[in-house]
Amino acid sequence: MKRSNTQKLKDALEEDIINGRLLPGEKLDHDALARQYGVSRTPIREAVQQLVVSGLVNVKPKKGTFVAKMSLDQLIEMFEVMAELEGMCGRLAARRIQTGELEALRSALLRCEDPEVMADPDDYYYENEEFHNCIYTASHNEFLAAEARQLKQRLKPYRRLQLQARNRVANSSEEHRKIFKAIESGRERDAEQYLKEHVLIQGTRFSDFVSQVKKFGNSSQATS
Amino acid sequence: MKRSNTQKLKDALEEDIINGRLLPGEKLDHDALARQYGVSRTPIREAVQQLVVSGLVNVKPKKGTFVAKMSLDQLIEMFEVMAELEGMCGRLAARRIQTGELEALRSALLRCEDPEVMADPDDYYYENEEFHNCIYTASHNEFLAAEARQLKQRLKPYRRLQLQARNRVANSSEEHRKIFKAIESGRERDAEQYLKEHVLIQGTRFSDFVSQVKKFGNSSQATS
DNA sequence: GAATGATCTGATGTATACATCATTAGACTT
DNA sequence: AAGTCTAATGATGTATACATCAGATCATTC
Repeated sequence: MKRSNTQKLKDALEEDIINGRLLPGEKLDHDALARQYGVSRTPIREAVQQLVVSGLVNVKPKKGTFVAKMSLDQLIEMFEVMAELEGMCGRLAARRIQTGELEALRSALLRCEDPEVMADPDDYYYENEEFHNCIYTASHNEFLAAEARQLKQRLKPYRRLQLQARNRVANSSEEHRKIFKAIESGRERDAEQYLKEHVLIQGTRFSDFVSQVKKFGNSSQATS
Repeated sequence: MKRSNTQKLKDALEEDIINGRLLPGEKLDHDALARQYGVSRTPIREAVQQLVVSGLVNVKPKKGTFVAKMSLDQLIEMFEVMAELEGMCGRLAARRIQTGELEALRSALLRCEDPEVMADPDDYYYENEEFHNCIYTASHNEFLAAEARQLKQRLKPYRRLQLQARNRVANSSEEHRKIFKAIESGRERDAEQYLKEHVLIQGTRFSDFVSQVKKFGNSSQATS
């Protein structure tokens, strides 16, 4: 598949935002980017506009375009929705999961529980994603899975901030086991509930973290 | 607020798609549109690309861009998610609604129950939207409300097809009353459940309708 | 008559020049 | 010195010309 510069730029910028190379609030200067990537303003414009639509970037008219900076309130709202979507995936998965998918999920679970994996945050992060991806697949609702993935992306720039939460890995792993058991035995409500809590705990820890940070004078404002 | 041609075009095309002036599967010819609106290809391109991102339009490389045509399966998936989001709004509204908001909701309910309104599908359609908008507001989660509205938009081109369902208005109105009572008395679970069902009934009727239509040889295919 | 390949066409992508608008900086007036 | 008008700047939006690429068409060859 041949991809245009516009698409490559969009992906590159998205990557940069998600992985924190571009921080929330940072300015995206069209001319500078054009020079940097050796293209004209046109593809830059188009890439940026697409990011605006998907919510990673926003525009202050006549001021410039900036990496979206969410207020704490907005983040909490987003986590609330994320929890619902994940819960829904779990509920559907508990109802619809097929044998092969269940085995894939079990295997992902075991990898999350591997002491070596748990010791390395990056590894755990990756395997954790795998576990959740298995659930998305097992929900047999591609649209839902896509929405969940997209929202997760939008939250990623902020989740980086709280990776180091104390005991989080061990707790998370326990939660995974409960979720797995619920799905395995087809308990839809439990699967939904455990997954919701799993996400909300992250959200809560996260907002604790942010509000702590805020006290230390980072007067970051929302950009609506 | 001064809006660019690109934005106006985006809105115009969106409108045309949502209101059925452009039908799913129809081609969007850049040059033709440029001539039609008396602008160059640039703003057309940008508007169309934004619609692609938001899912109303999709591109077949080197074939052209077309109004998104969803398969029945995709539509069912989307209704499933819509139901969940609406249910969530209801649950949160039952928990968080404030006095003024409750009165607004009551008033919207009464307008939906007005025989004159119920007699006219367009009026009912409008008041129905108002009722649901009140619930969105009362959920006090702007992000959720925005997602719900956006998904509703994406489904609109297809919902037009089933406006005429028998007794739908009367049933819908009854459902509204149940939903209202649940929210009024703070029964979160009931509000959620009733709203989910309210949406799913539409989805079900809708897919009944579509599968009927399909039998008559409209071999419309999904465009992934 | 089928396969191969050259050309044509339509769709797309990109660069660049120019137009517009708002904010800012500065000069001029009072 | 304050206020106001104006020119400069920077960000953005638009038109247009050109470049590219894939698929369709057509012709040539075997």
